Amino acid sequence: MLKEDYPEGYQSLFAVFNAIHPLSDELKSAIVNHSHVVNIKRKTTLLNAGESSNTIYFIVSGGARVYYLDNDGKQTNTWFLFEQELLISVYGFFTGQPSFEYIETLEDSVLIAVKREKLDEMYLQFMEFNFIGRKLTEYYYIRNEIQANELRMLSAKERYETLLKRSPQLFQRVSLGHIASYLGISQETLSRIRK
Amino acid sequence: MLKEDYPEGYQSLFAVFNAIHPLSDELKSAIVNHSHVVNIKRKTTLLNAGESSNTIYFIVSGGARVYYLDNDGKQTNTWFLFEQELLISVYGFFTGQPSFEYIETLEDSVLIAVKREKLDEMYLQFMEFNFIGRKLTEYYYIRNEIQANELRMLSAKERYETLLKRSPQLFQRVSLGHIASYLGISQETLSRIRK
DNA sequence: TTATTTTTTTGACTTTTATCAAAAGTCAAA
DNA sequence: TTTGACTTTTGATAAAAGTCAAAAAAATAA
Repeated sequence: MLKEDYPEGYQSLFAVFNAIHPLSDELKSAIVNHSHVVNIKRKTTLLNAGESSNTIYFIVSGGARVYYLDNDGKQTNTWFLFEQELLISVYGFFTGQPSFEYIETLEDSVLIAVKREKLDEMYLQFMEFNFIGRKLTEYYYIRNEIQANELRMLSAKERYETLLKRSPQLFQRVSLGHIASYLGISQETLSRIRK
Repeated sequence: MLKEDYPEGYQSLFAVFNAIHPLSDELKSAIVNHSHVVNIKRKTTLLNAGESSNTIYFIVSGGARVYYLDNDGKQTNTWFLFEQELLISVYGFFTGQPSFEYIETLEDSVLIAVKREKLDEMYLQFMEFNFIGRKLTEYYYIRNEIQANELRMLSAKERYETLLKRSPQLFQRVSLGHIASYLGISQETLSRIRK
């Protein structure tokens, strides 16, 4: 199969995976055969709380947020994810338990979707795929850990400044209300901090 | 090699790994040859902030805590780990960056220590070892995620009640001061909550 | 046992951030 | 260019949890 023959979007996914561990042609084919490309409008819910989270998405273009509802029914964002990133509700996908999180697109998006059972098949058939899976899990784990530590260690103002410095583009793509909830502060407090 | 011939402590480690994916004798031997057993007194520092975190420990017996110092020099515990659990500073070990965390034993402990380069060798030599590594990374990731979400979603009192219900034994082995910092509340507030 | 260190509790006060209510600004479409 | 739906800002007040200082209790060592 020629490079150009893989369906649109897969080059981006293969590039990410290949940078971690070389992908054999067999594995590439298996990935194509065990997944499908989907086009999703913005503000579409991909996962509801209570549902089983059995799909992992690779974002070819666009972006999404992961959030949960707190006791008072208020949304709290835990992740914003964009091109070349993986999109799941970690807890639901890894444990198989019903999700407490929601996933919603922030923009019109092109995603590559893989069902968990297909992914598990590939993990068993291609042991080297576990090398990639392990590295990616470590990568997102670290991101999660950094975020969790910042929520602990830093004041509201410091969290805002850290995020602004690290991800200035985020402020172009996501509303301040969403960012406030991601930073664990009320929208009003964020507004005051920004002055 | 007979089962009984593996050095003391490894049966416990093999049992944990084997429950995830069958371990070949070759892999078992490699693990024994690439690690060593260490006896550590309580309150011993295994890792200091600023150092490179290049060792992963399996706890055969005993326990340890992972903590960092905040701006004011106050210790904040992020993990308590005991028998049959893995002990690392996640950020430092996975990124290779200098650690911002400290690791200290809570009790006299027996640990199996593996250097990162030895671990990486085994990951390359035994691709099925990545299956185990991936699953373990997922498992600790989920624990981290649950903890981070509880810090976000729950009030100080709710966090205390959740921990007390889930890990009552923890309160037998760890001081309230340590637990308060783990829960992200001051010792005084924890004391008031407990009344 | 007694002394010493460490841990836990209590009281008074402060700080940070949330909440509620309302005004102002922005954007897109009719 | 006006309507309507969000989004962001502002002001006043409240709640949650922190800080500081000191006492009390418990654990450990001499």
